[in-house]
Amino acid sequence: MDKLTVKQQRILNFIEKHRVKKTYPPTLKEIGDNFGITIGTVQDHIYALQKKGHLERKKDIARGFVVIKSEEEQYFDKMKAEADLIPLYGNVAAGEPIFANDNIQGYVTMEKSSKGHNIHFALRIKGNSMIDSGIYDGDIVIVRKQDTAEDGEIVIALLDDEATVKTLRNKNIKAYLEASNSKYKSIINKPFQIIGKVIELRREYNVI
Amino acid sequence: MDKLTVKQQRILNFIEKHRVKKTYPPTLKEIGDNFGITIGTVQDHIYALQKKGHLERKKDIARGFVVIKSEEEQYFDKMKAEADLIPLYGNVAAGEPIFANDNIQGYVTMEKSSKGHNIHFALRIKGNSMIDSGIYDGDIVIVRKQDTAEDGEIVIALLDDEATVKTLRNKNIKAYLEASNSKYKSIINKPFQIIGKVIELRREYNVI
DNA sequence: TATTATGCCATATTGATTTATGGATAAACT
DNA sequence: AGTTTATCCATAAATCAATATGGCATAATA
Repeated sequence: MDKLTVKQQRILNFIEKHRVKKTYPPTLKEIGDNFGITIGTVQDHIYALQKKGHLERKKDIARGFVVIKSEEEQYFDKMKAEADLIPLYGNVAAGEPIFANDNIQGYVTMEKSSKGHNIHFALRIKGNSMIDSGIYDGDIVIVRKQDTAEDGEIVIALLDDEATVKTLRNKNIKAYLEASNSKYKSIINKPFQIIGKVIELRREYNVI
Repeated sequence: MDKLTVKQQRILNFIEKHRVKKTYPPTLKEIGDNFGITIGTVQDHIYALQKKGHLERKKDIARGFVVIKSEEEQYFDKMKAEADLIPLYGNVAAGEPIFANDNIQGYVTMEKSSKGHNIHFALRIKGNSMIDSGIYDGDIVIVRKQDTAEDGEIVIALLDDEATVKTLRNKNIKAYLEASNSKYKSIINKPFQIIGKVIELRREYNVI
């Protein structure tokens, strides 16, 4: 990967930008037109870019340019491609469906969800019942959908038709939900259903 | 955007995948070869895709396909494109440079950093001095580089050549750093330098 | 000083790619 | 029953685009 001259770099940038914006790379003529030079001259530049290892070319193939990226760029591209956008749901009142489309407040980027899609979602926390576990009112939790969990894990549970965040207590004969705030009582005698398990917490500080 | 037949959808997918993987769209012949059909047949399919509004075509232009995406897809693409990867630094011992390349533990995706690049970074928290503010050992904070901050904001400060997380107290004549844990003393009489301000907190729960 | 790299032009040829036409069949729809 | 739609085929013409060649000038390099 030898260093490029200003002109060569400009031409390389043009090819890549053209590709991204128009969805296909330019022809030699289009490159020439853009820079006010002839096809022959473009050939020279393309040849230089190839020799320096910044560009690949498919022989006899129209627009057959392949811009070579550095390892770092490739790594970044890969990470971005693997990043998922998961929906952020607002906390709902009792009885309302959680996963309703009009309850989506936005989307949150999340690193590679090794497993399939539609498994994760984000939820904005309301209330202080988990404050002793460092989860505050207004925080966002990222949840992996599952209907079981281990003792001590923080789960989203459906209780009286309302979604709540609690620590699961599974040790004894009977599982129950524990609030992480001494002012709140643990819930023992109500039936509940586990919706998912909290795998990440996010808190946004108001940027002034 | 009429519904597509199975065949039409397959051809549209082929065009898009070809474009992404090879960096340029296929020709009519290449499409035909892939599906074992002739150019004439491909013309028919392309025509149908255009009529149904899923594909645009540049006249007389080799590989001039533009796959039309739904508004949702466009929104997702845009968000992904705007997402930044910022470096995650480990906490360093006194005297060592924080922003050293070999102190990068990984990268974290972050939503649109409205302002330019290189302004944000992430830092893994060590210790419990901020526990009363809900920041725990092992948490990751996302920091915006800046050398001043307001009273009450959580900052990364350089103190005795070591980076620490503290709440800035700016009210009085003299600014000082406050630990959010009653077991720790606030730091009043030492000189410090603000590196940046915490704008987001992330905590990953160990996924079993 | 000879050589190499850069940057430019012009032109002809070959090959790739699109476009245009016409025809055929089966299924779905009016 | 007639019409449209979805699939297919074959072939020729037009033109787009890549390739091949040769030549010129300047600056950097061996």
